[in-house]
Amino acid sequence: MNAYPNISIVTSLIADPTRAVMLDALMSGQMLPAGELAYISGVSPQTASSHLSKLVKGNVIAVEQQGRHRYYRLANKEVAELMEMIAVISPPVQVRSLRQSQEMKKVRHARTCYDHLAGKLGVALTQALLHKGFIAMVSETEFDVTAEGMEHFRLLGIDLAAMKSNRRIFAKRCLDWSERYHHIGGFLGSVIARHLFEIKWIERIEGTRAVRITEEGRNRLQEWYGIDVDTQEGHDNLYKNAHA
Amino acid sequence: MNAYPNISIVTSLIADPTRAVMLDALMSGQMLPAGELAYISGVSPQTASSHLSKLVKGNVIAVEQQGRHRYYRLANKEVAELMEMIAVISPPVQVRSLRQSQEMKKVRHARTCYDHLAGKLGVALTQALLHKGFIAMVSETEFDVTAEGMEHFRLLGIDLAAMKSNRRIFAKRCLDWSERYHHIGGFLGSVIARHLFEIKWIERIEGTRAVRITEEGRNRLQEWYGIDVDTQEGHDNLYKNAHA
DNA sequence: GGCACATTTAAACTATCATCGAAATATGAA
DNA sequence: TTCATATTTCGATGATAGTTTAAATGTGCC
Repeated sequence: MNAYPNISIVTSLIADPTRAVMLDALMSGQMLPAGELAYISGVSPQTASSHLSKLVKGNVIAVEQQGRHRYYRLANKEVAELMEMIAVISPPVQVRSLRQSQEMKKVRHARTCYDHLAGKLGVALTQALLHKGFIAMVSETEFDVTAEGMEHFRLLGIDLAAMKSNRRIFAKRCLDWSERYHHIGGFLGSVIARHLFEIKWIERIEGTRAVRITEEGRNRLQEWYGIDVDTQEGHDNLYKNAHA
Repeated sequence: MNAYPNISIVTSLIADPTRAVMLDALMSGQMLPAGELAYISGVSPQTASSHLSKLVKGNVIAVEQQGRHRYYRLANKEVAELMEMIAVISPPVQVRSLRQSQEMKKVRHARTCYDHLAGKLGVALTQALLHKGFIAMVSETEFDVTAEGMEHFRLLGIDLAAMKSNRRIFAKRCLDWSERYHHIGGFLGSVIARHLFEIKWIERIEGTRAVRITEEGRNRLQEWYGIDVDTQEGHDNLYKNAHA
């Protein structure tokens, strides 16, 4: 009857709430051991193991063994893109506890989206780069780095010219599910995020996709981009200038 | 624990095999009544009704009542894009019957993907347009219509200049799950598909996403693009020139 | 080797959900 | 109004799949 690929296999794997939490955690781009994934998703190690083996068999995640630990990660970039896409058309979670509400705020504030930045920070940074003319909207799906932008990123410590000598810099416009604006994805997004971790403007918050903006990062974001960051992650009204 | 949107709601809706078949049928872009969707998915009207109400509540599909019929369609373009994306990373269905195998071949041969063409036909047409220089690959995610292309489409009866007087023609590169090549999506893809139905080069096969290439279409595709189509839908080795 | 830790496998329990029969509602036709 | 068709609602059934307890495997450390 059905000539379509086995959609049900992949979707039913993602559909389970416990597995969704696990995949969410892996969306940070990190590799996590089975035990930690069990803790994060709030199930026993046995249950987690059962879920993980199903996800591996379904090619949604991949394993790498290191000693007695088994580290899990998303199988490929397509899975991450799929997760983000689903998030865009999904209803928000209903908040049940204060703890959860704070968790939520942190994630909406700043997070990684597989290998690039998202949340208020990701969007604000994108808006600032656009406003200052360092990147430009070239189409419905892409940004482009301008000549000034190339110079700007060089000053920041990212030598794009050296990285992709001939090929064009690829900067995808990635729709942000929490902000409903676009942020920078693709190659450029990945490079920026990695660099900001390196120069310690941001750092990971353990066990989630949320990232914390350091004191250094807060000062530099104000200085370079005029972005007002309240370092308290739970705060709502950030980036007053950025959206102007 | 989880600050992510309710991914599980939408995915579990798509995950059910029966609902997946229904959504697949709606991917043709047509509106279908509940009874027909029940027939296509091979369940009783009661069961179908139950599924459809869930899909509506979950904002995956929408209803429009006309007399005693209730016509269902996909809720929006995002859902169609999501379905295609899932198809790309999903394993192919295992063929159980000759009937299913033929169905499969038809769909792989030529089908609509929400509002544009896909399958061997969609890919071959795209390749031909590229080869003749009517469209160009401008980035990892987009095609662009060349000056010659504008003239070509005008001759074919599609006056792109009149449609989008100032704005750029948007042609997304859409990855084809059956061919593993890109075909033309976005605005251009939609316009082309609609026009080919209008001038009767192609016509719908009832109850599926598959489309049939008419005798007229076969001749014209050969004449305009050098595409060799065997009108027998089940045939495998088509488009000898197109992939050259 | 012996012990601790990380993870998986097996078996039993339980709950959710798709499915169908029966009956109800609603629309159109005669 | 009466009948036929299209669809939905209700109630009962049955299968699938997540969960847990218990036991097994595998890896590092002393």
